[in-house]
Amino acid sequence: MNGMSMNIGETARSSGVSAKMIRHYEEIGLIPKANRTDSGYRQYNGNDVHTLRFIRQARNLGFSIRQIEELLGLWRNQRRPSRKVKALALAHVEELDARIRELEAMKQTLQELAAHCHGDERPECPILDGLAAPGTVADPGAARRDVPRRLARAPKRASCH
Amino acid sequence: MNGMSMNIGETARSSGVSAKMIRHYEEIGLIPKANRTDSGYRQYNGNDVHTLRFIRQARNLGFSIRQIEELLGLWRNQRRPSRKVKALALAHVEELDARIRELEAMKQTLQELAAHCHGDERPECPILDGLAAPGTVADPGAARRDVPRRLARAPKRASCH
DNA sequence: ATCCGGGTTCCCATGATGGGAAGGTCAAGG
DNA sequence: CCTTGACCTTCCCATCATGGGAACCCGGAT
Repeated sequence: MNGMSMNIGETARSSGVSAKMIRHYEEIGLIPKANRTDSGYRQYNGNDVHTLRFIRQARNLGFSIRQIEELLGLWRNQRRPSRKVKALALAHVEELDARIRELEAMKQTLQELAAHCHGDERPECPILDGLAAPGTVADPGAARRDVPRRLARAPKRASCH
Repeated sequence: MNGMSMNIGETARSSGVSAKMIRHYEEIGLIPKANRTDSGYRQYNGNDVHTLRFIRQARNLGFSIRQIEELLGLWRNQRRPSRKVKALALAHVEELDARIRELEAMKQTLQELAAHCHGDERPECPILDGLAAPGTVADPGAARRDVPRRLARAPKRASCH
């Protein structure tokens, strides 16, 4: 079953990428259009599974589809300078770091507010007061944008074969 | 201009919430439907601005709209137990923490891969190798979901008056 | 021939947000 | 009085990666 040609379902199972996403990746041009059987079924081989695993791992590291396009290009190019790959990776580390800092700031503020709240049956609450007061919460302002979202829903593991 | 009744533009400016989002919040029922002038213009007062500031600050702390609905309910209820507010806040801290841990894990993995990459003109690259190898990247798996996304685009500061 | 587990396409939803078009309103100035 | 420009209105579309589901077609085993 793994030797040569398989349908999208098995490909999904052995790559860990859902069939839905495989079709999607094809549609947006991240992977080339699959060959079809006479009846229109997409056919894949071990090579395709390899590529899809690469994509999945990159997604798990938080790379966006755009970034993965670049990574795939470098991966396939035997003459790439590893410099470029490293630059891409470190740039992404920066993005992750920016997001982490932002979340840390939120957590920090929220914990400070919560620390002053009795948390009992009385209605007085510094947390609500803080939210209502202007200027309590720092404005995440700039220095953000561009970090790929993801991580919203679990990829719903395809139980990787 | 601030004394009584203002249009959506000024309300946006003084609350820091864009006119677009004010309409959106009304549509999804987060805030009540605004009164209209004869010609259909929405009218707001200082109270509404206060509420919108509350919402904006909660968003800046990463609360989702759903969570803000609850916070608003507690804020308006003079007989709330502060216990409930604190519980909400601490639950959100948990979510933030889960996200932070996830991002830290990605960063960690990526840094390890990058540390072994020469980053020169040669094509050998442990980063690409790691992405291609099965099982290099931990699967964020479960323990995620539900944390509100946001932070993707900067709220495009309404230069808060 | 029938059935079931595939496959296919197509449309819709998520969450919070912005962009932009087409058209109505209002106040100030000629 | 009419124009101008800033403002308002609604409506539709896009983002990003992903899943859900309908309606329909295929292929192999009974």
